[in-house]
Amino acid sequence: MTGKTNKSIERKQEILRVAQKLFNIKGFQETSINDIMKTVGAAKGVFYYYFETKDQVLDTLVEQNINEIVDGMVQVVSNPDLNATQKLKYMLREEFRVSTSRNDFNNHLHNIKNVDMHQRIMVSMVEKIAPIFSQVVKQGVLEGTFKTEYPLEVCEIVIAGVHFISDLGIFHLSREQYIKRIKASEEIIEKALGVEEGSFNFLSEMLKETPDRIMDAKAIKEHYDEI
Amino acid sequence: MTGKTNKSIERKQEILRVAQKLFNIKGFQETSINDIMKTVGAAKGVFYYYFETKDQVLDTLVEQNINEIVDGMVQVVSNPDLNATQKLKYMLREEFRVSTSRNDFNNHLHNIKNVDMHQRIMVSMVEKIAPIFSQVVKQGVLEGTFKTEYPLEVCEIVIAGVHFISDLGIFHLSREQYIKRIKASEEIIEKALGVEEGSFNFLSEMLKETPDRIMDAKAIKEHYDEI
Amino acid sequence: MTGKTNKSIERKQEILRVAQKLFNIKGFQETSINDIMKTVGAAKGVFYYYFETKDQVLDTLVEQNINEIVDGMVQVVSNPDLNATQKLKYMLREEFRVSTSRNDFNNHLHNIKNVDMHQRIMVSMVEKIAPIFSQVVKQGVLEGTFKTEYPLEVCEIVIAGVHFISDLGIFHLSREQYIKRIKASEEIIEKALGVEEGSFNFLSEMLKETPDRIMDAKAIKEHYDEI
Amino acid sequence: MTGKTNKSIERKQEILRVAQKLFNIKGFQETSINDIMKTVGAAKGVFYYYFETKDQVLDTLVEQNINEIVDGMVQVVSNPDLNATQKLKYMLREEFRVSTSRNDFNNHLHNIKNVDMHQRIMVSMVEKIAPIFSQVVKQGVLEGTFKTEYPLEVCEIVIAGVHFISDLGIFHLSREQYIKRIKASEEIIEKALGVEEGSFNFLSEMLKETPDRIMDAKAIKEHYDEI
DNA sequence: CATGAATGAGTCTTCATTCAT
DNA sequence: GATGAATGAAGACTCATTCAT
Repeated sequence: MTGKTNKSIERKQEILRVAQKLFNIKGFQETSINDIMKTVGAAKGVFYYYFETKDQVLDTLVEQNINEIVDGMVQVVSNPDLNATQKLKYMLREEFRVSTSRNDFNNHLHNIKNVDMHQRIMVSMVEKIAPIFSQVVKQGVLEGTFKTEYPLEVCEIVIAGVHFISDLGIFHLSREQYIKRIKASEEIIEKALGVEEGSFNFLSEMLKETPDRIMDAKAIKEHYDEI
Repeated sequence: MTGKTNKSIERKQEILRVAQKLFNIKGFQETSINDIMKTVGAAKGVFYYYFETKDQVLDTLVEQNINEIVDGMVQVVSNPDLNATQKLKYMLREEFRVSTSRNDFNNHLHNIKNVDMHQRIMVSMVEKIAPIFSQVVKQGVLEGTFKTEYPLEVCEIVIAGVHFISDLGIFHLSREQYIKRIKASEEIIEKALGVEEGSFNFLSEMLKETPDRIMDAKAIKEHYDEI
Repeated sequence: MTGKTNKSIERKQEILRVAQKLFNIKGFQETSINDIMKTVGAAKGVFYYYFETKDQVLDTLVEQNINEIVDGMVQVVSNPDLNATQKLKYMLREEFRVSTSRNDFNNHLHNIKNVDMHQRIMVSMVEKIAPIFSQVVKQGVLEGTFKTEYPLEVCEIVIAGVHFISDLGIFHLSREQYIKRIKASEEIIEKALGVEEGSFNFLSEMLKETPDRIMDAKAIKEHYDEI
Repeated sequence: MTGKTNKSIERKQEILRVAQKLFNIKGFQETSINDIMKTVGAAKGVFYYYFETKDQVLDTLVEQNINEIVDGMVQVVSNPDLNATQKLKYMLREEFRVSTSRNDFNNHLHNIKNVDMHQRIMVSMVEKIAPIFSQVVKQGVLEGTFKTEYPLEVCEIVIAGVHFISDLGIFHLSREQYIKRIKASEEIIEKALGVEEGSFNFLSEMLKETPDRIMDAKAIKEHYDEI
């Protein structure tokens, strides 16, 4: 009775993996537990051994996704050798990386059908990620590099706005539109923090390394339509 | 003769009214057509005489809500006697008014359960309201009062961010938290447009006239729990 | 009170016309009275002024269709100047003509979805057309040109068999298959009546004048799929 | 382990049994899944555990019925020791036996209301049974006992015609009428194959052993009316 | 730990028919 | 004669969840 066997944990992860995949493809509401367990290849009852409700799967999934981001960030934030700007740049880079990778076919968390999951992630972003960012912003204010009266709330607004707007599961953007939105994001971040224009243009720089298939909503849509 | 009787139009509006109310209380998914028509006090078939699907009701509702806002704005925007700042102030004031009135009990469009409607409204906001704002912003840029390289995209981000963050159906905020978020919104708007600090503080001023029951998420929640 | 106005009869015929058209395209079950009256361009209530039930329309339609064939035949049958072979040839020719015209796009009575109507026509065929044919066959037996012990029953079987088999609404035949089935029909008719081989080959001769679009099930199917 | 439990298979068969019974009594369209499952004595959901749609039940039923006939026939057909006439006689006898047994109360597949099932069986007959018959006919042609230019098509027509005409679910025949139609069938089969008159009179011979309750439509009708 | 059969309330939707105006 | 709004029973189908084995 060590609590959970290895096999047991794997089983649970397998269910989560399959659930996430199906939620992305068909949406949460449209995915039945039957669908999940058939894909997993186990009996329906197994599901209820690992989870209590279908909703719990969604919660777990969202939490896992958020934690992945959070975990990476806290390390940076707690590093005493970095100044605010350095930390922020690292964090934004990281988030952007995760964000775009999410648009990738095999991990496309933001399908348009998937309103439920989407909203929960947005909420988690605001509630869990924004405070981390605001901590760094506060540090920057103290260091004299950033300037804002409402660090937390500004982070919340910017994070919510930027994420919603650049979600290729919601908006079917062309590459050009997408780039423009990212550049506007840079502009807003710079202005919100009161830093020099162009300081955060590394985001749009990163886009250049991003393959089309991740950034072009049409390509993504067509991919899913094929399935 | 005119195609639709007065009585008929009223009936349709009555259904819409009831539907909106129930969607707010129970959420879209959780509201059945049965629920709606029982409340209306008519046979289920009547629903399908006026609408083709449950989804159509949602669409109509969202459209009506957005149009209400749009209609008010276009008049202001097309007024040649106003400068960009004047227009923007008017529009923000108006939007804020509609927005908070929406939080009112009898017209509480943004219940947390109501993910579907919520998301559609957010999308409509970005797609329909942002372009109107950006038009005014462009005017301001020409007039030399505003400064931004991406008028449309900046409007999109700010609108999305501010709306999401200040939605009392999603976040259960205390009065203080709410005020802070509104103030941060002001800060961001000012910075995004490159205007002087404090130029748009009329928003938080308006809050002072807003009764608690609309602004305090706890009060709202308790109200619904009573039902 | 002359019973029925001219306008009234026209109205009724219009409804029947539209009903037949829609039954052919969508099938009887799938066509609602709403569909019919919307196409007619009159209020739903009008329908019930002219018919008592939806079923009555089907009955009327089948009867009209059968009567059209019957009327043409009785004239020939009662003509004392013709011998049995002459009569039969004429009748077959006529029936074949009506039959193929039915496969035509605008009068395609035998859509595959239209099981109900189809069966009723088959039954009517056996009950109303077979007796007429058998009368002629009996004449032929007396004249010594035909030979069979069960004139009525043989007519019933042949009519049922030939019609079912050559119904392009049921079977999706290629032109070749269709021709073969018609030729086999000739063979059976000749044998059943005990006449010389080739005596009734005029049926397949008639095919040569029939355009593909009527005879090729694929063309017909594609036509309907476009709608 | 084997995929399906014994009990599970039984359940499925039970549903099929009940469905067939109800379809016969009330017709396919008029039988609801509720009806079926209430009779089975299980929850509605059980139905959908075993079948995907109501239509699938019909398909399964038709297939089962046809296969029963086909299975018996292929054995005879593939027997190299029998000549065509022997095979044909055996097959006809067999089919007649199944056909009349179907008219029996407990297995009355052809109720007049049951247009859908009826048509599907007719189509299956033509598509699955006719080819088997035609194979034997071809053998007979080679052996010099039969004579026809279109073996397959002739089989199709005769099968369709004879079945339709002798279906007591469609036509309410008296015993005399029924016998006449069977005798006419014999005549047509003999003529179609070009064999000596009287060669296939064993069919009407078989009738003599058939009890009235199966052959007399009135008796059958009365039986159902009692229910 | 696993199975998979069973549950049954609940969903949206359809439509022939009626009837007051 | 005509209108078209209203009826409401009935239909097929879904699915999260339970539980005996």
